[in-house]
Amino acid sequence: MAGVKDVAAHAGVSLGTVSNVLNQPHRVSPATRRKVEEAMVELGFVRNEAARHLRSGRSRTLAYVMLDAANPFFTDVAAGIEETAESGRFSLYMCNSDNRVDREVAYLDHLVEQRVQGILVTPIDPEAAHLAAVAHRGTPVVVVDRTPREQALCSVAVDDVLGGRLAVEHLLDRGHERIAFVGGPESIGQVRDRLVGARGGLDDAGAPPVTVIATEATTVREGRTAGERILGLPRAKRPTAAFCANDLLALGLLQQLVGSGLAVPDDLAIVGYDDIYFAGAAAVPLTSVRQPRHELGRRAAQLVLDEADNPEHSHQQVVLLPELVARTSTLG
Amino acid sequence: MAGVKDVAAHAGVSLGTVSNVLNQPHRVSPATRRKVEEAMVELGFVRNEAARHLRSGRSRTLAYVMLDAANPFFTDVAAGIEETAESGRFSLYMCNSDNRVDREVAYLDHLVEQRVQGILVTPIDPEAAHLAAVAHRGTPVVVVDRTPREQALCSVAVDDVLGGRLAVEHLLDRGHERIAFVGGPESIGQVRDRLVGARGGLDDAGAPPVTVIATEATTVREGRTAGERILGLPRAKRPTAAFCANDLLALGLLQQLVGSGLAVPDDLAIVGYDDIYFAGAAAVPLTSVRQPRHELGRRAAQLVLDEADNPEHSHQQVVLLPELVARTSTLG
DNA sequence: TTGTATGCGTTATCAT
DNA sequence: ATGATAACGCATACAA
Repeated sequence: MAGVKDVAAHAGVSLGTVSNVLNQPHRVSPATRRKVEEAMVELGFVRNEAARHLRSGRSRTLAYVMLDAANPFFTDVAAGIEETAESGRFSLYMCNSDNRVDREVAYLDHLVEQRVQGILVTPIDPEAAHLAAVAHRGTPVVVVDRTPREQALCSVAVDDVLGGRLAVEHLLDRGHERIAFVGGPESIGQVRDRLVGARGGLDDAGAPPVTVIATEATTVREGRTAGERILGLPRAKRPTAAFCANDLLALGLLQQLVGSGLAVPDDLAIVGYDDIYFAGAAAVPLTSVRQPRHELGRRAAQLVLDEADNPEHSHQQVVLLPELVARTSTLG
Repeated sequence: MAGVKDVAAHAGVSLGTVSNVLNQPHRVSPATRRKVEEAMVELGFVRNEAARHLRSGRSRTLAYVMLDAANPFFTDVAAGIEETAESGRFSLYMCNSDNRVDREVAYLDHLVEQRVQGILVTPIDPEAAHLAAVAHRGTPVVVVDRTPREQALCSVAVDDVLGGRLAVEHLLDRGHERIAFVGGPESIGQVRDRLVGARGGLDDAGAPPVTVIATEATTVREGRTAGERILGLPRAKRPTAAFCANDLLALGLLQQLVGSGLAVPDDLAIVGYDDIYFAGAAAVPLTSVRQPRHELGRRAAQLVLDEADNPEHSHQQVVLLPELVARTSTLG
């Protein structure tokens, strides 16, 4: 494969001139420039990024290691990252850890060795030592959609406690009193926080506590199962509204109810969480708590870039606010 | 940032020994090895991939440039690619062109310069000259989910004509006669092919031709609009079934119908295309034509790897077969 | 088993 | 305006 040397030979100039055509075009006479450019085309010359990178130290690449590429939430966050990246003339590589620690570690290692300019990551465990290790090995990292407790890392997340509160307050406003919380396991910080917020909201309003319908994961399938369990409750004890820990659960629940002939929201109102695209596209459009996904991505990218080239950079934990989007599933 | 040289100095050995610890550990005495390894940890040494790559010519990275990261179809294809990549100890970078030609070109350039081992791409236009240019500049490319007409490129796609035929044959089996096709614009090859297949199926069965409800894009929103238009038709002319060019359209159509109080499939049966996850998760689970998404990704990755290290490699256009998944939206 | 020297392709500095 | 040369960090062949 042709390099600058070959191009130089082919064009009958020196290696340095070819380099100048590439990097300082104005310092080369139009005539020789043309000669060189022709030679490049003829030989199919391609700059070797590895070599130029070797000289200049850093690349113009950011990477986002995401938890689950199939979850639209994360692809939306990625779109936000890309907005910022693109305006700074950076490329973004997305890597999918798919909820597997070994892959998360493998990707982080690979990226650190590749000397990308910065890494954004939604980790499986925000406390994991290997996250801090990345920063320690010299690559800026920002944790996205999670808040590490004690680590000296930048992070951007959304206030899940507030989100839970918004959900139940909306349901209380609509006149509901018997409210279920569908979600689990509580080992997931976000599920826990949303439940805490929900309880707080009910508490403050002097309303009865939530019925927790515990799930084993936050998936559509588990949402269906939760629906079966709700349908199995005696009518008098059955909740009139359900707040689901995310939209996948809510969609599963909705499917189960509609399939059983119940009406949403008349028989059961539903609030989801995340406001993924398919929440608004559901047969009964879902009310949902929206996280500012693009903003999440944009802020995270800004932080990682700042960390990369601002010597004054100090780590910060940004917390953004969610908002409730009311749709048919609670409004009728 | 520490390099092999620093590690060598710190450990009191030579540079070559450090390199051996990294690449030929067995050729180093356990004692010195330990010393060196300790030094590496102390200094936070990280291999410089750019430098080692510069020597060895190629990297262990594949990349997938996808049309739309927010469409679950493509993330599923990516998962298939990753399966193959992982078993070959490759990393996969995903890039999102987001339907923009400038970004597609920018990413391809970046990847070629980076000398990735191979590029998979679902292009905006499979005939675009810049695709062939990538191959010409020395990086193996495989086109995914599209079939370039005349280009000497590998590709893996699914038979869309057959898919269209399967859809209408299923509807005919269920006793439908007045069938609508929802989709557009026909400038999209896949939309065209699916319509061709549908027409062929009806023709062969001697059934009346499809009513085409043309859309401006294959989105949920356009699906809703199509629903309005179907509802606007006089009852007698209204189709009893609709075949949608993809699931997003189908979901939009379903939403519009349910919102208007019509029953699916009793008032209108629906068949979608792609069988994305949310098709099965819809309130009325959607019948859909499934493309072997993982297989699509796996085969494409195999082809690109073959092209990369098999000198005997010859380009091939693989065509996989779709299958119909029947669910409630046509079965009641 | 360990150390030394050379080159990978590029860019930047200097001299011409 | 152009050409020569050193250096980036590492891996390898070879010498010790």
